[in-house]
Amino acid sequence: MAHRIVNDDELIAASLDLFRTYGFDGVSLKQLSEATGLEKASLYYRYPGGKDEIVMAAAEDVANWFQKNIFETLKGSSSPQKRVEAVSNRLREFYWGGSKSCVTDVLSLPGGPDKLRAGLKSVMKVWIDAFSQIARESGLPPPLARSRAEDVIARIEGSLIVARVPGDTSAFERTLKLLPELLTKK
Amino acid sequence: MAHRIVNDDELIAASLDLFRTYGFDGVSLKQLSEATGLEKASLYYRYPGGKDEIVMAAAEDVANWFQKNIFETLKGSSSPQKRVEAVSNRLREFYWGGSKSCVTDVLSLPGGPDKLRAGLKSVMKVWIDAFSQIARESGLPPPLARSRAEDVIARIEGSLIVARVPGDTSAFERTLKLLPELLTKK
DNA sequence: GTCTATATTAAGATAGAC
DNA sequence: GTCTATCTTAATATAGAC
Repeated sequence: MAHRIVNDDELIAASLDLFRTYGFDGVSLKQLSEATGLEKASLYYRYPGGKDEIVMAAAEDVANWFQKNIFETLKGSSSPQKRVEAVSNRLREFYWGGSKSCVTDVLSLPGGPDKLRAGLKSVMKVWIDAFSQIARESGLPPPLARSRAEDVIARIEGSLIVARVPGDTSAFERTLKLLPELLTKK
Repeated sequence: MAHRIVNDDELIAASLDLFRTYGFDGVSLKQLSEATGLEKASLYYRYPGGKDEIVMAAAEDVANWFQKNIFETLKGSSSPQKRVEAVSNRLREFYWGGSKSCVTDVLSLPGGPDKLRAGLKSVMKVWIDAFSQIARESGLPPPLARSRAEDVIARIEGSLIVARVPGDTSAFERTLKLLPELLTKK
């Protein structure tokens, strides 16, 4: 094959797309090679740790995306309701309207380095805290704010499973539409 | 190793426990051999189709369990509320109080035979229909009953992810407690 | 019906040419 | 920095003894 030049962003984006679809154990270096256009040896040159290191880079990418698009948006200066609406739209993009599985779900299965699950756990905890915080800002008492945050995230994740298995994205769409109400109203 | 006699029920139960934890791609015949106490060749004797056939048997087991414990219970003669309470308790057992991942989630990833995903899809559709039906019985208008059924199942599945990733089963427990209300009240 | 032993294929990983 | 070629290990799958 002719030499291909692929920058890190493209490489990790293509890898993430594989991992979020097939899970860590479902992705081989051959698939990564075909998806990125780089031979296996070249992948090892860039990521000496192999599949483990590539999946960690992909997971960091997701963590950074959440930081920028979810957590920072929630700290904005507009009304809580407006901020949650913005977050809802970012989530719709991230999950391609429900047609992409949840990374936190698929990559949290055993398989791959322990650091991977530790990272996902950390992202989800921050996510719960962030939703909980905006619910408190909206006047919900702290214990209710927290359980509401957990329930909303559960519903997002679960509706993505409903989207994947029976193949119906309407539950996901309903959840996103209702997000502002669920997080800011008693 | 000395000859082991393992009946089909034990064999499939042990296999299911592996598959629901690690996913299809995460389970090897070596693991199945160790978990069941049978050598690989013996597994092939019983299930000539190998891993594909074993996972299908495990999935059928799950489908039968849902039929008996969820769908039939929902058709009982007590009040809708009582029936949903009973279902809630069966679900708590099936998921070990939230410490076991959702089979529908873990096994619906690509990997394994297409029949596997087709079967899970079918179970989930029947599940949605069954919850939808009991919501209608309780007086909810059909369109609302259906979306409520989908949302409740999404919340169950999602709360199992919250149980697995940050390791907190409280969202799952809340969902089960609330199940009768969510399915029978406007 | 289960075993040991082995064949076959694919995966992860490295060496060395360019 | 990417390639081809190869090594090593592990997975699926089968043959044949008991």
